[in-house]
Formats: sequence, structure tokens, C-alpha cells
Amino acid sequence: MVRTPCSNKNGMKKGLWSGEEDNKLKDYILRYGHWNWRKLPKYAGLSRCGKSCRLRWMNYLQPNLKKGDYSEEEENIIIKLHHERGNKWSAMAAKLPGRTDNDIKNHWHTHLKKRAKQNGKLEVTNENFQSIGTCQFEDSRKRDDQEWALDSVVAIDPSQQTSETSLLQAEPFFGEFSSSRSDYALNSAMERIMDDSFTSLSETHHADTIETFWNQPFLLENETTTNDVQALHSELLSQNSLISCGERLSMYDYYY
DNA sequence: AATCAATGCAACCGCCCACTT
DNA sequence: TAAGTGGGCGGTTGCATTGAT
Repeated sequence: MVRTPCSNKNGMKKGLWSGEEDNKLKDYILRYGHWNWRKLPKYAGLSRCGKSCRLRWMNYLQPNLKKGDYSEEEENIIIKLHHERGNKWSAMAAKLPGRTDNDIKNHWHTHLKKRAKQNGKLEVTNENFQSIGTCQFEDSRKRDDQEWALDSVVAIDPSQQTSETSLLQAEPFFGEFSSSRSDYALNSAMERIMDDSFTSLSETHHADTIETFWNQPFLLENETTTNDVQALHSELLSQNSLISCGERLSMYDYYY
């Protein structure tokens, strides 16, 4: 709807995403996860920068996104949180499953800002947050955000849990898979495996075969890749320092 | 029906931080 | 310790749509 498609100087496409691009990105991430956003476009067959892919996935393609109008309860939460913490959109998104930071930010600017002003709920602005002694938000931003994240987990009422909310809770597994900064070892290893597989395919197969590779269900039919992943799994599990990576690698069990 | 302004929102940009080398 | 890299965040842009005149 928005931007006219164009290309930048590096040949990377910009602007609105086509349905074909969406499908490629979604198929790839659902199969392999997003283990490295910068490398992902290459393997997914997209002429986009990694950031663009990440944004498209986060804001539009994730399976757990909630589309449509905001409920009154959601809007009240946003107003309350904005009153408490200002423009912490990502922290707000953590409190509103299915909503993205970008979505919340847009909704705030287009709908809620006016309403909050009318309701007199903007008496405390970002600037005077600090003047009234709440500057610890800035000083301990990271800790505070972590506390928010914990709150958001606790906030899910088990009695309200449906298959959909189960997905909501399960899905961040894929996000953490690559978002944690301690996953470099895992990402590097994944990169090796993917590079090897990709190179092997490129060298030995025609384009139509490669196309088939991306469009077929991911069954780990490639023995070499399967063994590599299993070896990686064992290797990481044997290292106490990478237990979190090992836990995340249970993703592969899902595929087996 | 035509024009203009306001609105909605997808996407881009630049910066920052954590981490590796 | 410094430089390089990748991911995430918040601010901003700009086009399509909608509503008012």
C-alpha cells in the first residue's frame, strides 16, 4: 500500500513486499528459524537486506500476530504503560501478546495520543519523569525491561490458554534462537552448515532443483546436514556454558 | 465529480548495545 | 582494549485511503 518498490545502490529491493517475497520469507523462517538476519535473505532467495526481512517477519508475517481493532482493554493498557514509561514500544508489545512494537507505536500516534491528552493522562511527560524522581527507569533500563518481560509471562492466565495462546508462548522460542547475543557459536555453526548445504546444492544442481529445495517440506533428507545438526546438538549440549543453546536446539527434535 | 486535507500504517533510517575476535 | 558485527529499538517518512468541502 505504501512505498513504491525500488532498488538501492546495492541492488537490494526496497519498498512494499510482494506476496511471493512474503511466502519465501515465511517458508524459510518456519523451516529454519532466523538464525542470522543478515545472511537470511541470501538463503531465502530474497533481494532484501536482513533488517528489512526482520521487520517484515516481526511486524507482519509472524503466525501469532493479532490483526484488527484494538480492544478497549488493550488500549487502556497502552495508555497506562505509556503514562508510566513513555515511548517504550517494545516493552508494551511484551505486555500485549500478538501486537508488535511498530503496531502499538502507530496505534498510539494515530488514536491514543489524542485520547490520552483528552483524558488528562499526559500530565506526566517523558521529560518530567526524571524531575519527579523516576529517572531510575533510565539508570536501570535493562533490569526494568527484564522485569517487564517476566511480568508479561506471569500475566498469561492459564485458564485462558487456548491453542492459540500456547502458540504465542511457544513462538518466541524461534525468536530467542537467534536474538540472544550469546548464540554466536550456534549461529556460526548453523552458518557453516547452511553454507555447505547451499554451496553443495548450487554446485551440483540446476536452478529448478534449488527451487524445489526451498519449496519442499523440510525433512532433513540430506544426510550430511542431518548429521551435522545432530553433531552440533551433541556438541552444544556437552558444554555447560551453552545449555540455553542446547535447549533451543530441541527445535531440531521438532523437525525430526 | 473533483479537489484537498487528514489519517493510517508499512517500511526505512540511524543509533545504541551486547558480543566476538 | 579496540574494532567489527549483528540485532533491536524508537523516530520518521511517504504513499494509499478516507473524509470533508
